[in-house]
Formats: sequence, structure tokens, C-alpha cells
Amino acid sequence: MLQTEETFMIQSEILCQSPIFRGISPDELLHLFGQIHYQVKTYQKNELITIGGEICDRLLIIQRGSVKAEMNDYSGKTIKIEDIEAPRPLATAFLFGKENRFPVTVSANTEVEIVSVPKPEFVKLLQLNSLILNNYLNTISSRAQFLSQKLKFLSFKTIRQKIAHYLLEMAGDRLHTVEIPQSQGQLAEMFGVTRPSLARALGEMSQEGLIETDRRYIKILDKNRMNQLLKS
Amino acid sequence: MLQTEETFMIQSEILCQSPIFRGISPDELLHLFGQIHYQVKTYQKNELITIGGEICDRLLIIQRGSVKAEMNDYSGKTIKIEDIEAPRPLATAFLFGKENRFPVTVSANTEVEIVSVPKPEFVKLLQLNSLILNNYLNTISSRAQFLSQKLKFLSFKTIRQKIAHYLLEMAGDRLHTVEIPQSQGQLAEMFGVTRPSLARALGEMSQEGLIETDRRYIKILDKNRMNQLLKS
DNA sequence: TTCGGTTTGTAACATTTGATACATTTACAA
DNA sequence: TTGTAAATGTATCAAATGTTACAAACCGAA
Repeated sequence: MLQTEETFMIQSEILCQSPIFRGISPDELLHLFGQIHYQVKTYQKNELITIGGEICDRLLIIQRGSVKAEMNDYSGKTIKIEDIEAPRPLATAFLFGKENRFPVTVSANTEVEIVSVPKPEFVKLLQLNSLILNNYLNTISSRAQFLSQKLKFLSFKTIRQKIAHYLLEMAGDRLHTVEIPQSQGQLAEMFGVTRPSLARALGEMSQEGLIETDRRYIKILDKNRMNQLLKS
Repeated sequence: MLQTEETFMIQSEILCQSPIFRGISPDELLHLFGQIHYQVKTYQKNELITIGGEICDRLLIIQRGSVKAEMNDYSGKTIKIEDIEAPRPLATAFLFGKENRFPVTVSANTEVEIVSVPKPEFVKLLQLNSLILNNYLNTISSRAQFLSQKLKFLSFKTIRQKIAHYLLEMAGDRLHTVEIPQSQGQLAEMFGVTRPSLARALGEMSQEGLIETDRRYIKILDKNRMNQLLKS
């Protein structure tokens, strides 16, 4: 029996660590939520939470678990955008604006618990508490910035450039070994390329002395040439 | 002699048509602006207004003229993002959030006049008037939605798909001829492909009876097959 | 009209990537 | 240890696009 529609309690100690409620005390948050209507739903692993194109008229906040956001192009293929974990909110940038539709399809990585606040109720929250308003403005702006970064990443033409950009970003200032968080196949998916192509590019870069690969561990050998890759 | 630093008057009749000040009367707007500090600057054609990466600590609103937003990848090439005309605001989504830097380089298409409001002063406006707040939330959200759309567009793999998507969007419901706003080269730039490749794709689609091209005018002949292109 | 610069059409070739297949290695559990 | 499934490395071929070059068509000014 599905629990999807069953209502659970919010956990204010967790929610107040959410970007939107940061700085609010658990007690204060409980008091605020006492003044509005909301739902708490649970989803099983792999269950769909939102479908790209669906109307977005409520704010979703993950209270427990982790979800996966994917964008599906017209060909039916999906490009993984990101993983989102508790206590982060979903679809913050699509509550307002002209086209109130989810741009991505979201599915549960694990069993998740999601707090659902209808838009009018959330507007009440924004009016009740200026800290929440400020947090929301920051969240929504960071969202746009994230999308902007994604756009920049997709502007890299070659796989080598994508690899170079990714590794340099992961490595930061260090010249150390980078560990790919998940599998090579998932990295390829994130890059929007096929796995063999990614492996080939990694192999070539390895042969040329740019990097050293050992399965999930990649060591940057020549940071200068990596940077030049991005500029040519 | 450059006029860049010279201060002009705001034109409240124009500004109140801006998405951010929609619904505010010119008089009310003048009153609101009387309570904050701001600047009005002019830029000559082709003059740089912001550079990608520069700190964004003020809201910019175009009062007169038109600007061009471009994103430059590491290779020095630029991808044109969009044209923005008076009385639209610039960089609305980058005033708040973590990384307060302009994601794009903006330059003047024509001689432009720009109202510059420092962030703290703009926050005052948001607190003074709830209509402005609501407008701003809508604007910033629409911005994220626009970026999301761009992302989706870039997810099209083949040039044919990009052409199909572009033409179908331009044509809307009609089956009529679409006129490319600018040159074919600029369209190629927007697609992130080279001009000969775009011309070749157009030529092939023309040969196959999908479209009929006459320089800047493109007639959609087979809408069904065009739609199928996006799904295969 | 004629000229010169810009835009567009087209071709040949090089490069990159996708698709597919298969061998190898690894991880994990029986 | 051994067996099995998943992840990875590699190869081959096809498809798509970039690169470069040049000719043709267009446009505006003299």
C-alpha cells in the first residue's frame, strides 16, 4: 500500500537547516507552520515526485532522503542535472514567474519525505518573516546562478574541455588526485556524452601525460596544459 | 568626452513599464525613488556595460536603448544569449545569492541610458512596496525559467533538431514563413555552431522537402516531420 | 548602372563523437 | 577461493560537425 498521500509531521529541527529557513529557531518555525496549511508526503525509492512540464504551484522541501533531478530532451533521453538532499528545497525558482512548470523530472534516490507548501501559503510565510524572504531571494538567485554555470559548462565543445573544466573545479587549488563521486558512466551522463567516448578521452589525455587515471581516481599531472585546453 | 559618469534624470513614465515596477504609477515611482540613492548613466554604442565575472552589487535598468548579453567561454568565443531593451532590468538574478558576479558580458547595441540602484537601496524599495517585491520575485523566477529553457535548447544534439525547435517556436501555430531576425551567421552563433554547418543543414532539410529557404525567409513545409525530428 | 563589401551557398577534407561490440578488471558474495 | 555481475578499457566503423576555401547572390553607395 502506497503511503504517498499520508500526512506526517514536519521536523522543524531539520527544516530550520534548510536554506530557506536558515536562522529561524525550530520553535519559531513550528509556530510559523502552525499559521499555514501544508502537507508532508513520502515517496518510495525511484518513485516520481515531479514530471517535467507539470504545474508548479507549491514549494517542495526535502525533509528526509535524496532525490535526482533530470532534464529530458525531446528524444526521450535524460541528462542528469543534480542530486538534491534533505533539507534542501525543490523548484524554488519556479513558484513565481510566467511559466510555472517544473523544468525537470524529479525522482526519489532513496525513500524520501517531502514537505509541500502551496504557493499562497508560502507567500504568507514571506510576509510573516523577513528573514525567510531574504533567504528565499538568496536561494532563488543562487538557483539562477547555478543554471548559468550549467549553461557555461555545456558551452564547452569537446569532451576534453569538459573533463579539464570538471577536474580543475574539483581539484581547486590542490594538484592532488580527484575522486569521481560516482561511476564513470554517471559522469558521462552528466557530461551528456557516451561512456566509451569519455573513457577514450580519458585514455588519450592519460597517454599525453596530462593526467593519470586509476579507475575512479584521476591525478592531474600538468595543470598548465589543462588550463590551456580550456582556452584553445 | 565620455558621458558615462554624468547623471541624468530617471523617466518614471518609462520605468513604471519595467517588469519590476509594473503597476506602480509614475508619480508613486518618483516618490519611491526620492527615498533612495541611485545613478543614471549613458553608454555609447558598443561600449561595455558589464563584464562577465564582475561584481554585481547594484540593479541595472535600461531606461533607453538596447543592449546585448553574451557569455564567453574559455576559448574567447562568445555565445550570444539575448538582446535586452528598455525598460527591462539587467542581472536581476545576480543581486542576491552566493556568487554575486555578472555571468554575462553586456554591451550597448545602441546608445543606452541605464538606471543603477545599489543593492541596499533596492532592498529598501522591496520593503517599501510589496508590489515591487512581488514583481521582483516574478522577474527573478522568469529569469531562472529562461535559463532553464536555454539549457533545454542546448540539449538538442543535432543542428537539425535545433533548427526544427527554433522554427516551430518562431512559427507558433501558423504554417507560414519564418523570417530570421538577423543574419544566418548570427543564428549559427546563437546555436553554437559554425555558419557553413548551419547552411548545410538548412540545405539538406530543404532538399528533403522539410522546408523551403529563400535567404532569410524559411517556409515550413512539413510540420509533422519537423516535430518527429525532435522526438527521434 | 557599377563597384565593393557583406551575406549566402557549396564543396572537400579533417576531427570529434556516437554506436556497438567485446575483452578485461574489479567488487562482492556464496 | 570462486563465481557472477558490474564497471572499465579498447577497438572499429559510421555519422555529424568543424575547418577552410571559394563562388555566387545580394545590398547599398558612388
